[in-house]
Amino acid sequence: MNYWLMKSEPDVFGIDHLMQCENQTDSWDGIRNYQARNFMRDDMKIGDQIFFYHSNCKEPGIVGIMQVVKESYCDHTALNKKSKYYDAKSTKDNPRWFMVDVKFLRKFKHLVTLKQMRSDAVLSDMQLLQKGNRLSILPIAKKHWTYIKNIGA
DNA sequence: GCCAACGTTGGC
DNA sequence: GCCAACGTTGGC
Repeated sequence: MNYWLMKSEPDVFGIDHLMQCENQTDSWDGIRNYQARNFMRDDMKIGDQIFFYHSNCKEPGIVGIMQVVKESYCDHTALNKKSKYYDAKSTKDNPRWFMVDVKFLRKFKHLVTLKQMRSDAVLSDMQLLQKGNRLSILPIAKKHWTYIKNIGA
C-alpha cells in the first residue's frame, strides 16, 4: 500500500465538501499537470491512503485522511466544453487526463500546519517542503505518514 | 495582492 | 531543440 498527499483549496473543495458527498466519495477531477496525472494513472491503487491538504488558504496544512476507492479513469471534465477543465486534445478514446475516486476516512483532531511541518526536523526531507514545490499530488514516505498521523491523531 | 518558482506554449 | 513569453500555483 502506498501513501499520498493531495492538495485542494478549501474555498473550492475542502474536506468538509468531501464529507458531504454521497457515500463521502468523490472523483478527484481537474488535475492538469502531467506528473500529478501520472501518479493517479499509474500508481494509485485501491486502498491507498491519502492526506487531504488544504492549500492557498489562511492556515495551509493537512486536515485529514481519505482513501482510494476507484482506480484511474478518464477525467470527463476534459471532454465537457462548458467545463473550465475542458481540453480539446483529450478524447473519450484517447484521454489525456485521468482521475481517481476518493473516500473520506476521517478528520484530524488537530490540523497539522505547514508551518509546524517545516519546523520539524523529522520531516525535513519531505517533498512537500522542498523549495518551489507546486505539485498537487505527492507520494508520502511511510515514516512520514505515521509520524504526521500521530500528530494529527 | 504580491511574487518566486515552475510548467507549458509556440515561434524560430 | 532552444528559449522567451505567458499562465498557474500557493505561501506569505
